Amino acid sequence: MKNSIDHKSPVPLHIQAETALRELIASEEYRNGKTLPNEVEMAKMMAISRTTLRQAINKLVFEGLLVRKKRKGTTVADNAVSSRSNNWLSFSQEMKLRGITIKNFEFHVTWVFPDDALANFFDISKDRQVLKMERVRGRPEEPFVYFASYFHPRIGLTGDEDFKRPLYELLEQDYSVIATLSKEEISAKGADPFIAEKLRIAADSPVLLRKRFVFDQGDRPIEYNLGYYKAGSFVYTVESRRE
Amino acid sequence: MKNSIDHKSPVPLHIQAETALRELIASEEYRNGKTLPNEVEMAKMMAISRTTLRQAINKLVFEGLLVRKKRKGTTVADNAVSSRSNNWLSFSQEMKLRGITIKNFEFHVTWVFPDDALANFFDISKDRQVLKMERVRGRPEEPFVYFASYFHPRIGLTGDEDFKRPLYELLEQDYSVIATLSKEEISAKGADPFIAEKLRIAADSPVLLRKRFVFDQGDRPIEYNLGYYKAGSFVYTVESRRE
DNA sequence: ATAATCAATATGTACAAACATATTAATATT
DNA sequence: AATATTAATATGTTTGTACATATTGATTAT
Repeated sequence: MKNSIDHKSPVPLHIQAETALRELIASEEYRNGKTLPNEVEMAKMMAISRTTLRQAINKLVFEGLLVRKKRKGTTVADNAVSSRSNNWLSFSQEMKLRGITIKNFEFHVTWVFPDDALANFFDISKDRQVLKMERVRGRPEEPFVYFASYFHPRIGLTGDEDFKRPLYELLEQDYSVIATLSKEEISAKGADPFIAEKLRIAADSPVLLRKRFVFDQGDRPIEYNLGYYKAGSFVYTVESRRE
Repeated sequence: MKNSIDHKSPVPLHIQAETALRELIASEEYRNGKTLPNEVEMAKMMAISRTTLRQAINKLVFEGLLVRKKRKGTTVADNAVSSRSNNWLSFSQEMKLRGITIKNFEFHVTWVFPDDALANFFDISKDRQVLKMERVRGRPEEPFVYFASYFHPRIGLTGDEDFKRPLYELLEQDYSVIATLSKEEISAKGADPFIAEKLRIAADSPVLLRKRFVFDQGDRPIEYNLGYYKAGSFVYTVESRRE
């Protein structure tokens, strides 16, 4: 990385520093526990003040990507992929943040009739078809999550949309649907044969099941999402404070 | 709030400022959209530098509690009291709510040396002993959760306390320790032989692992809690709202 | 009256300079 | 050899200062 900072650029130095750090984080060596250069040195390398550098580091520490230790230095957090409850990062963003490149394969879109639970959640009759989207993500030889999403017919999705775009961007820009509320249920269970096959694991292996009920501004249901994560590949983090 | 900052206190000024701001945020007027005093003024009021004040504000902005606007000023975010619905119910309360009656059996208290992770979290050296409390809950013939709790030596627990009382009540009333912040990590994994035996299930059966890091008002670590739930016996629910 | 200009005001960015503190590692002391 | 002291080194805290930038509101020119 050395001197990736451009003092003439209109983008703020601490933002540039942040970006540079994100690249470092993505790199193999630093993700394996190697402590990054100390602040004074780094600041010198980047030719910015320590205060400015610290501004960048702080942000990443807050995001949980970096960990500081008194005399030891700063290192990349070793957590697996985690999700912060409060921020609304999309899946792809979350991953990019950590420098993990993942592919979307086994992408599949169909129309299906809802079961009781889904019809109930969407508040529609069981003969109304809904769009179902299935995805397997990870590296093809080592997938780590299987998603099944169902979208409320009210939205008007046809199934021909460009699903390579971030989902919530698509909904917001093309359909004026803004996801604002999400209720999640997280539990553990054994993989049934179907899921086991999708994730390339043995049946009954432990998986984390994450159900998401997504609502728009008017608290109307818009999406029902099931995510089956291979054990160990996903840690759900929640922070709560009482007054 | 005016001058709630004590320059002689050992607690850092920006932390004190943060606390003061949290109080402001909690107050009725500011939650109704009133913009708080501008930075220069506030800094003067608190008798700290603007930089230090900004450190505090930044944290709260990161947390999504405050919103800054260029010429307008800083205001409390609409969703401010957001993470409230997050359960600060104690375990027993939670269960009573669900109409489940459970027993506490295999209750066990010991002193142990912390491993790296624990020593690190508690910020103590590895030769400091900590109090460990183990519990199995459920019906004896069908347990559904195994807990292991570790308490920070700073609290002063002796191990002879009446642990039949609700834990947080005991800490609050007898030790003036008030749990305010909790960070949880939820993941799925296969039960190792020890856990499998405790829960009366086969090894490698799926369990939900819930790690809780509990902090007091000053963000000091007070408890580390591991809960292994038999698959299907526990569903973790989270609600989050944006904007 | 409307549009363009300018000033005021808030946050945003950036630096340099100290001193504090915790922890490890080296050294000296018992 | 075990313990206490000290030094080195990293992050942590805090201030003072300066200029940049975006936006609102008032002023001025069309």
